Amino acid sequence: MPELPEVETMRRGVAGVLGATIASVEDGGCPRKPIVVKPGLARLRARVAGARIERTARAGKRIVLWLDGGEALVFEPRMTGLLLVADPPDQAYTRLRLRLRGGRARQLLYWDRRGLGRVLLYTPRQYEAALGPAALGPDALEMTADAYRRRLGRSRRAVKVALMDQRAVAGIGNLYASEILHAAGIHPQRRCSEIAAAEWAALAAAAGEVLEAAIRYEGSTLSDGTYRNALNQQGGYQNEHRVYAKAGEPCPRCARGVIQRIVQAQRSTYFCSRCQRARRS
DNA sequence: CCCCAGTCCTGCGGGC
DNA sequence: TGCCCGCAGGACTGGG
Repeated sequence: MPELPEVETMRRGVAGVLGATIASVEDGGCPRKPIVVKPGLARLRARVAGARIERTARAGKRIVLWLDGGEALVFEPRMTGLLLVADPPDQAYTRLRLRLRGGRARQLLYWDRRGLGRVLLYTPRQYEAALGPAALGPDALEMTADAYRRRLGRSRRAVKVALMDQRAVAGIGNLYASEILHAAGIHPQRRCSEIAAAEWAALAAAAGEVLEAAIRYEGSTLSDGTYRNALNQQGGYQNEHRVYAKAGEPCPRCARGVIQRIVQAQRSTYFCSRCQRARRS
């Protein structure tokens, strides 16, 4: 669920860690099965204790803390992970706690209810292999119409599935893929190779508008209430969704279509069959 | 190259 | 009321 807007909101929300020194790394106390921590909690602790956080970044759906030793501490929230500087929604799922000194923030928590997320410490070389340009496409906020056409235009895959391919473009997940295609007026099952240049332009514009609006609203907190910003506050973009999880409702774009739900690559896709046509007319 | 099913995990809501 | 089952979907893997 955390996609580009939610992860970017988390990154901005933890700006108080900048310049801080990591005083300690502790297990969060979650009694469940431990999350994946590489290269293991003990080694990670030994390598980051005393390091200074010089820069925060976002790599697609991951948050990166660049340390003064050149290493990258990467948080990968996957489905239910959160990065918090405030107290968590439920203390029971705090997986990792960093105590900080010398910055504005005094702690940084990694919280994860389902525990599918991971925390990784990379050397620059490891970072390049895992999150460099060969592994991760350009950020969705940087993509132009030409970039979409060049990177996706020869593929025969369905455009919605291709949009979620992080090697093609980084940051778009299931929820925003449906919202972007609806805003662009493109049917999710269209093959990339059959999409015209003007439609790639519409897609690029729609992606920028949807993702930037979602960032302004600080992301989408769905009905399960899991997603929170770094201060444990809900996002607001769920109230702006046009199609996601709205099967059977009238289309807010054309007012006459009805939102459909289909499954693509084992994930729910929502679209309006009237204003997102299966073939260009 | 692409597709599909399965895996990791927990909580929730629908159906009976 | 309570139980079971399916669903949620990010990243990855193995088989075709």
